[in-house]
Amino acid sequence: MDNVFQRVYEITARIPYGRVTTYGQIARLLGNPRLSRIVGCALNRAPADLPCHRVVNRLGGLSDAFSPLGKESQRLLLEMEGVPFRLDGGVDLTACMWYGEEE
DNA sequence: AGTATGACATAGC
DNA sequence: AGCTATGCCATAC
Repeated sequence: MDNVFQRVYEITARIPYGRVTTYGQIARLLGNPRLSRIVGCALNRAPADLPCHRVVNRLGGLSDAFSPLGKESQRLLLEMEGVPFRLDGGVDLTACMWYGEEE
């Protein structure tokens, strides 16, 4: 499918282990920086096998409606992958921000 | 076919 | 410095 959703899934699936990215960044990779909301909507309907826990907002904070598990689970998942967290509970984007294809 | 909504982002107050 | 309001594009109803 050429749907934007599918595109989002592809990009999200390409996020390296122990790395995170933002909705805006993904949207930028899609070609339209304004698609940030679409990215969120896509992840909302994303399949369970999608590592959506590696996607955070530009503040590095997790979404309020990440999944039924809650953002706390997401935080644990990221910590488990070696992603450093800040004191405010946000991800240290300065160290783990994924800027696109760098595999 | 039109309206409403959204896991964001940016600007203004 | 923190909160409110608006923009923006695609999907769902």
